[in-house]
Amino acid sequence: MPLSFEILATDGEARRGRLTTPHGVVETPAFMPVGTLGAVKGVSPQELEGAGASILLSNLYHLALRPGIDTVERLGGLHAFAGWRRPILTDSGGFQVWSLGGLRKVDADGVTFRSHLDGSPLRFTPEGVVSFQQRMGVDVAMVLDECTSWPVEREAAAASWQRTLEWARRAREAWQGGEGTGGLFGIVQGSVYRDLRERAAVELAEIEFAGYAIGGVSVGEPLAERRAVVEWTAPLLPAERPRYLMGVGYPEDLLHAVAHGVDLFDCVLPARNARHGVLFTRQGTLKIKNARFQDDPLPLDEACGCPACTRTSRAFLHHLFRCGELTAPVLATLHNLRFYLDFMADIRQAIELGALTDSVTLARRATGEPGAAGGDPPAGLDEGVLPVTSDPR
RNA sequence: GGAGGUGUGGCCGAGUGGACAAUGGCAGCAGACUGUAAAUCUGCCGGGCUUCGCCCUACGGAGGUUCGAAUCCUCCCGCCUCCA
Repeated sequence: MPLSFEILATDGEARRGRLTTPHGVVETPAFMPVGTLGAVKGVSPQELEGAGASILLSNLYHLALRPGIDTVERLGGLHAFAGWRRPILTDSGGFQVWSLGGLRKVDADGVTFRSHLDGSPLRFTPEGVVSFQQRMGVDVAMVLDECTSWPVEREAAAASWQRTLEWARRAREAWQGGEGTGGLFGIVQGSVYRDLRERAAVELAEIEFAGYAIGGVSVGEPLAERRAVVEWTAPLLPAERPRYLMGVGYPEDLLHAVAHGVDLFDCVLPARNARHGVLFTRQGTLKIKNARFQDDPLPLDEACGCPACTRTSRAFLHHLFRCGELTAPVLATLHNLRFYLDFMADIRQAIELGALTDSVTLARRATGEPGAAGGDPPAGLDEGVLPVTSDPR
């Protein structure tokens, strides 16, 4: 398969890898910013590169509705269309099976969506989804899966997995290999049931994919369940292929998953939270719209090199948000993505040094615990910060 | 000078006898967000308390009618429009 993955170093279960794709190299563990419609909301491709993104995630369902696969293909593929020169991974629409739960019908052969835009029908089959993604010329395509909701009865989860597995076989069958074609990833489901997850991982591993993803998490399950799913599943996926934890998550989640052998991540959180005024820093999250930042002269994060941090203050970001300026979510998004991407770079370095598992600094930084950056925390920071430490149950 | 209209909580603006501490929106104060139907959504938003309830103060001001008034009457004040 013209997608190669090599492991450069390990540290416990953690892997420092390199994924080579038709559009370039992705150093792993890596975080993929989410650009559902071809762009991260509010950010230009150049800016995204500047923040350090090496691979962009986009979404087949959304692009198929607008502008349509034909259009993307006619305009030279997704890279040319979107002006993004580095690798692209597209999600298959499997997540929309869950997130648009009221607008689709799943049958043995595929999924029929009713467009969330105008109600028109859109039919996805395992083969069709592979074809759509190949026509757009993406580097990594995802198989069509059924992202199970949570909670779900064990029987339903098992039946759903049977279907997703069958779809995976069909998708693999439909995949057209060759030069410059990128690769196809399979997706494990099985909800929060250990034996289902383990069986699913083993069954999926029997099919040769360019990479293997853990799906079906971040759908409302408690933190402990999500962690457990990663711990059960990741070790059973082929060690020589990249492992991708879909839709996760908070920095703490990423660190945990890397420590259990996961290589790739994507999540809307840094971008969405940025638009909503919640900023990640080495000292915890800042709800920059809160009144207490109106006179705060410090940068968002003194150790950050993003456009906002290098030139402006918390007070300025607060002001921009308060005034509804477009620049506010733009700068905030660049900052949060930079934070995530820097965090991943530090994780990679820690693995190379064999220092991941006992890196107190990284752990603190993941949770936003004061002291992570080595200095005294600036005034006016959240104390508890990341909600991941408390089980929402 | 004459005629008509209007004055409501920080702002705009509903309400025209009881279900009104008073619809909405904005502003303000917080919270949520995990393979993006999200520049979204939720809560609070006169004061106090023993806060699934009670008390106080409030719909320009003063007085009155009424069991009961933001709502009706009288006078006063401010603003708007038209006619002189």
